[in-house]
Amino acid sequence: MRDWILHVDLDQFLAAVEIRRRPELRGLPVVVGGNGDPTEARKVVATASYEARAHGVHSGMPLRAALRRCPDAVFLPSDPPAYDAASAEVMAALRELPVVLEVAGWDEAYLGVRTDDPQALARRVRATVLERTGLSCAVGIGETKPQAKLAAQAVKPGGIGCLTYATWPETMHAKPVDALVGVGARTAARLAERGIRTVGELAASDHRELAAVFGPTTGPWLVLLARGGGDRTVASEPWQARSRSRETTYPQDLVDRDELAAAVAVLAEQVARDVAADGRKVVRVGVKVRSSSFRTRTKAMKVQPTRDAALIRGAALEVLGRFEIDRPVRLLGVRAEFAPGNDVTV
DNA sequence: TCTGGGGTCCTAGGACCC
DNA sequence: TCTGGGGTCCTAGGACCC
Repeated sequence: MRDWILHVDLDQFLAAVEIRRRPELRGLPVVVGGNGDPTEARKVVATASYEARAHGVHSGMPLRAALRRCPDAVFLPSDPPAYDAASAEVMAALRELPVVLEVAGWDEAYLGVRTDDPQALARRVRATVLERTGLSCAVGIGETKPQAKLAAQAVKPGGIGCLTYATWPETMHAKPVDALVGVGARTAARLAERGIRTVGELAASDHRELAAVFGPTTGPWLVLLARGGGDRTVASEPWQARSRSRETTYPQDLVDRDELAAAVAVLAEQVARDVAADGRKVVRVGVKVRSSSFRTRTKAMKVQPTRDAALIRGAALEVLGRFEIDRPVRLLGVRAEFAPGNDVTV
């Protein structure tokens, strides 16, 4: 018997949930995002079905662009409560299996398992999720979380893949560094400046040199990641959020100070409601301002632990007052941070 | 096509104290 | 009269993920 990590990755999750409740959509290009109106400005695609992706539609793309690329697509509004519920169904199905479950998002989970036959267990995971929820997923098998996640990604949609320390070099070394989860475009560019372009080159790098460039934690972590290492703990304890936030990109830029203050007050009230629902106390309140030029600034202040809506709103307005606003504002955000540790009260 | 929303974690610099 | 360092707290920004 050996320990393995399985990564469960639901296929086109939001679109799949919509198709499940409206089976007549099966086989059609479906695009989920915004209010479901593809002509709406400043809204983007949350998820596209595979049929829509075939037309070049992908997450993060403006809805208007998606409409241009795929005029025949069915555009649906995003429905977070429905995705919460569907996700809970999937996680409940997974909990029935002999696994330790760590929820990693609406459409992702890690399973800690001890077995001689991880392939058989992976097949059982797929079958159970499909049978209980009607939803399809890919399953990746690995010795670390990054291995399991990459294994799942490689076989989407719907497959079962395996990646281990033994198969890592042949599978990963020739790939570009941004194939690693945690290495994005910026880090890839900084690595390229140093002649490091592939996972194999990063794996062979000196962690001390990278520490000097990327910092004492990030530098060595990048090398570890390139060697197939990484987190291998699967925690079943419920996740304690570090923060709650609300932000809005407005259909038209805001310019007037009173208008900005009113908008921040609305966001702060929403955050306060979320915080109250969590039963937690806030120790820091922050505000985000994105100008029409897309420059984004944040400011925050420490507060005495509170869950009082008026105090949270007051703090947000005080922080807003510290911004020099010299351009129209396209986005405002309010964020509340919780005290570290378990401060949950009734 | 001008570029969403909700998160996490890390880094760096200044203040302040010993 | 000038000069150290270390440690911690606070803040702003950035990178990344789904």
